[in-house]
Amino acid sequence: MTQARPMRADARRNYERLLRAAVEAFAEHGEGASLDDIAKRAGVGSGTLYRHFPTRRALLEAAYLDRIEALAQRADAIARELPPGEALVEWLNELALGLTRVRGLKSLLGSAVTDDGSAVATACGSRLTGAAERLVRAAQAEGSLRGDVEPIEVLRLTHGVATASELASGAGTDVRRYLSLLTDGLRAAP
Amino acid sequence: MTQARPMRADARRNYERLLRAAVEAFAEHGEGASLDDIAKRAGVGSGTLYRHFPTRRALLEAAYLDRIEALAQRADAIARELPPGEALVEWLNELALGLTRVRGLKSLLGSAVTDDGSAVATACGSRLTGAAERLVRAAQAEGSLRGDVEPIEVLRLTHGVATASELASGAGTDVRRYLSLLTDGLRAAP
DNA sequence: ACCTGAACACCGTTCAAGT
DNA sequence: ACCTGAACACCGTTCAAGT
Repeated sequence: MTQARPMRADARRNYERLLRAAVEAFAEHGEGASLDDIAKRAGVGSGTLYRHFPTRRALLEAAYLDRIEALAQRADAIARELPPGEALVEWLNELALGLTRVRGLKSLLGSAVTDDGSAVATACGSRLTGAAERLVRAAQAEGSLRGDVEPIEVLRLTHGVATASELASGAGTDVRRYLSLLTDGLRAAP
Repeated sequence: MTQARPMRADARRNYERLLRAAVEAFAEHGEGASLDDIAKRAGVGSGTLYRHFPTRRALLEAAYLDRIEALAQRADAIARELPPGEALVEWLNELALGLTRVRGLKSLLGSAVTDDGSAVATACGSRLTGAAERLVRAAQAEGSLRGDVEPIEVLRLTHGVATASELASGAGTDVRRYLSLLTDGLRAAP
């Protein structure tokens, strides 16, 4: 997965500058931030950006890798602290909050749980679906979650809940409330 | 609300040409369709498009007005046929299906139920919120819907459900299923 | 091997000139 | 009063030239 040969020193430096600039720009302007502006912030030519990150999504994914990783690890931590049903709900809450707070993160999850033709199994996508898989299966085994929902569906619905609460002004307060409606529905028998 | 003086004949003709071209273009390319292309299709200068529709949203709204109207009327028709709780669920199903099938319609509803600073009460927005208002209140009076949800919240959540099911390949089949999870949650006591 | 930045194509928006 | 289309600003993407 990692490149065979290490990067040349200047390439590595540009790569990291681009990543830092991207994190800043995405935070300021959302996932639509100007790529040209990101290259300028990083002090590199626009061609260099394309060399390292051939698509916007590749850059977005690289910029948010650590956040995704942290969310996945939270799943495991929570699973050790709470019984399965509560663990799932708690993790979904943290996930949904993250999706509304960190601009661009929601669209990243979106493309990770899409199954259109492309269906590029992104690194961050498989990390999150893996985490969801464990929590969902455990809750189903315990009987606190209906058995006919797939982990990826739970992620899609959480994405939807985050979208819905973004439409309200105080997105932070509504997300818990909207998510509880979803989890109430998920608990019910099919 | 309607203009004081009637439009000049050529203006009226251009207006309608633009509208037809917009319906076509939005259907083909989604809400992001090129405005310049729409003007070209209609055979008018780009400035004329801006004269009639100062923003993309204005054009989008005008293009979908009849669809919105039809959805609102369906709400009343269903309300006469079914008991309140079932009527709400049935209408939300038709709404969600419309949101996934008609490209651009979802974003239109989205801006109608957003309460950010702008909060322009669009014509189509108030039409849909009015319809939702009646169905929601009736279901709550009957006791088949929890009393602490607002009509606009139900619309936001339906928007979210449509978003979630768009992430699945066969959006049409998933939307009923995802919506039923939501309505299960909405039935539960608070 | 990698970087730079000019060049190209495309889009939204404005506005002077025309009828 | 309304229309046209050139002009401008901006953005993504490619690629020849440079180190």
